[in-house]
Amino acid sequence: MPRTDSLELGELTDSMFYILLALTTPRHGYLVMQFVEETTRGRMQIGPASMYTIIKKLLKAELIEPMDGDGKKKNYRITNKGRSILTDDVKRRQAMVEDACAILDMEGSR
Amino acid sequence: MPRTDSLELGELTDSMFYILLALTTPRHGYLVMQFVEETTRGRMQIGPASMYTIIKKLLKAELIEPMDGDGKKKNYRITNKGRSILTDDVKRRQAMVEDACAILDMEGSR
DNA sequence: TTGACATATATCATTTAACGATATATATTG
DNA sequence: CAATATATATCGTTAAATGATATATGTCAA
Repeated sequence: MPRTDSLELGELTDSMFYILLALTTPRHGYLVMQFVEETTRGRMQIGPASMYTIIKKLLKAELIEPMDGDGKKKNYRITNKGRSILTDDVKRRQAMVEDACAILDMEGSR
Repeated sequence: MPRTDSLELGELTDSMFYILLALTTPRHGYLVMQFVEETTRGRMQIGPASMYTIIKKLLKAELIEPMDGDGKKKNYRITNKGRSILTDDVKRRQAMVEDACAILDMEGSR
C-alpha cells in the first residue's frame, strides 16, 4: 500500500471500508470489531491494533467524528465527508468487479 | 498490507487483481501496464517498479507462468491456480459491494 | 544524424498499512 | 473468586506499493 496515502487519493483500504460501514450507525470500537466479523460472516476480522490505528486515522481525516461517550466507551459516527468517500469507494469497487466480469466469463455482478 | 502475506490468505491486492486480469491473455510487462491504465480508464495505473515487483511475486506463487519470450520481451500468462484465485477474489469483492449496498441505501450491484 | 519519445525491463530505498503481541481495566457470571 | 467478555491502547515488525533512477532498444521526424 503505500508510498502514497490512500486517503489522499480518496481510496479506502478494505479495513477502512468496513469500519466506515460500521459507523453509519454510531458505535464504539469494540462493537465495530464485532460488526465486521458478523457482517462478513467471518471472512474478515479486525483486531484491536488495526482497529484503533485506523480509528485514529479516520478521525484525523474527519471521515468519522466522536460522539457523546457513554462512560468510558467512546462512540464514533461517520461524517458527511466520510459517507461521500464511502459511497465513491463502493462505486470504485463495483467497477473493479465489472471489469473482471467483462474479461472473465463470469456473469455480471448479480 | 501487511503483517500476513495476502497470497497466503488467498486474497489479492488491487494491483495483483488487475495484473492477473491482464494475463488472462498472454502479455509482457509493458503491455500489462498499458492494459491496466486502459481497462480502468485511468482510475488506476501501475508503474514499472510495482509491475516487476508483483510479477516476481506472482511467478513465485505460481499464479502466472513465463511463456516463449519474443526476443527480449518476456511473456507471461495466468495459470489454472491463478485463475481459480482470481475468480474467488472477484466473488470476495462482489460480497464487499453487496455488504455495503445492503447497509447504505444504494441499490444492489447492477 | 541526432534528438526526442515510446517501448521494455530492472533495482533500491522509502513510506504507508496492517497487525501480532502485549498491557490494562472493568463488568459479568458461573 | 476465578474465568471470561467487554473495552481501549501502544510498540515494534512485516508486507505492499512505488518514486526515483538506470539501462537499452526501436522509431520517427526535423
